[in-house]
Amino acid sequence: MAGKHDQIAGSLITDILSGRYRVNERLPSERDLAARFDANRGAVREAMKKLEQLGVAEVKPGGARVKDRSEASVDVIKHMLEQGDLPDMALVDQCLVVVNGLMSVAAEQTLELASEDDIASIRELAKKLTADIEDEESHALARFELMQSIMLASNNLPLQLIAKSLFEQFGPQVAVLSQYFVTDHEAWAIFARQLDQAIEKRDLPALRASFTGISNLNRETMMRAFEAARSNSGLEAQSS
Amino acid sequence: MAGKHDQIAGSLITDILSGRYRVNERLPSERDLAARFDANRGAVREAMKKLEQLGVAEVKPGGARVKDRSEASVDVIKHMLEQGDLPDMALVDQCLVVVNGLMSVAAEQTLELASEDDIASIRELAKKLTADIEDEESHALARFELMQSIMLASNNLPLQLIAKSLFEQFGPQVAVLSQYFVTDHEAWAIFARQLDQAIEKRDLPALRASFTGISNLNRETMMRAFEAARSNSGLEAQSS
DNA sequence: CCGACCAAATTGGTCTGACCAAGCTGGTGG
DNA sequence: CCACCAGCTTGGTCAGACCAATTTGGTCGG
Repeated sequence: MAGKHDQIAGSLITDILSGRYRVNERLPSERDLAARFDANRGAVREAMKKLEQLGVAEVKPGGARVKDRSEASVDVIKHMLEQGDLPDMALVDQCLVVVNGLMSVAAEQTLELASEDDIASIRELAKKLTADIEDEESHALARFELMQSIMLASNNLPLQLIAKSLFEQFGPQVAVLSQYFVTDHEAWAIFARQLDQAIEKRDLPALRASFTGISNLNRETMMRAFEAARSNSGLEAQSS
Repeated sequence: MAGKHDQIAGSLITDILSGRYRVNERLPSERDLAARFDANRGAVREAMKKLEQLGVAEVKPGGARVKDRSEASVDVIKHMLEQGDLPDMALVDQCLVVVNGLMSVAAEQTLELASEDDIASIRELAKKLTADIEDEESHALARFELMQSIMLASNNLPLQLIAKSLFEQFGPQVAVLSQYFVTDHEAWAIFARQLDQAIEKRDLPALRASFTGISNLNRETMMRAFEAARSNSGLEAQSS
């Protein structure tokens, strides 16, 4: 199904990320890899192009060499999370910290220079979360819409691209835990109200405080979901 | 010098970013492009691979189509800034807002879970900036080292990768303005002291306040450099 | 014994030309 | 006017070849 070059790239990325190649080590020649994967050199070449774009390897005449993690592109995170059956909890938590931080920055920007209409629409969405929502799915949707509208209103393209990119990287990986999520709607209602009032009064510290609260809420929810998933998979392992 | 596929990719990216192709428009076939650029189809293919990774085009059987800006990867920003002789000031400002926000998040994380040694070393670097530094270059280096050490101490890989990536994208573009930078050392000293004290007292609001100040300082410095560069290039244009 | 130096093997970069299967196009028949 | 099918276009892959730059290994001189 997936293109052959994608298979090759995926395999190489897995090998590199799992440390099968040391940093600065030369990885096999294109001809060699072509033989191993029973593919044409062109396909291998495209795979190498992807590794290069990902920033995990540097390919130049004489040979391709593995680069350090710190030199990689943001997109490696997706591949890092794909290692193992359960995503790395610490890494997911770090992603959460970043997106929540970006969200806060977006809100500050919005407060600073967004139109009254945008702000009114955001407050509308925030107010929705102050009400009691029984349906879990509706609540999730309301949260998403609120965050989405704040992002859009920020009018900051780099911010939007980064947040979207990061979200799309750990989002799918975290989706497998969706059954274990238990959201504290009451706590959300408190912070949503705080957020609404902070926007109304143009109160920057209060705005930040509300996002700090939301961030911790998200992180705790994620943490609990992880523990639930882990104990569950542990049970399954025992019963098998 | 640059590989042929890079030339092709660069040309296509410029065309797409400048709007010569509408969103969702099919761009020329690989064979067509190969003929236009007097290159082999393999080279064109690698260029398309780059466009795909950049998120500016989606290539699939039947033809490659232009994607919307909002679908792009973070790395497009570099190419956006490369359009025109002077970088887009608004975009650079947005980048500054984001990196400063990320820096603040990093500092919060550092405060939360970094070792005493790391924190002591950061405070050391902050104290350097409270002293009077005449040499402009030394001051810039001190600022860089402070930011760098905060980033490292945050122990947050996604955060580090994003900040590094973003910095490397707009950094080179603003480097051409370096001659126009005038840094307010005294203002920096104030915020550096505030930062140091905030770290000492583990005072989160004060920490954020100091970064807000630093952020505004950076933005204003950049703004002034832009205006200086613009008026200067305007004079040159007149005299030519 | 060691370092400088040179030639051969290796490697990435590019090219030509070809085949296949999945989309796209246009014409045809209902 | 619409549904449908054939033919054409397009991306995906493959094979084999040449060039230039790098790497490598051996040789020679100190």
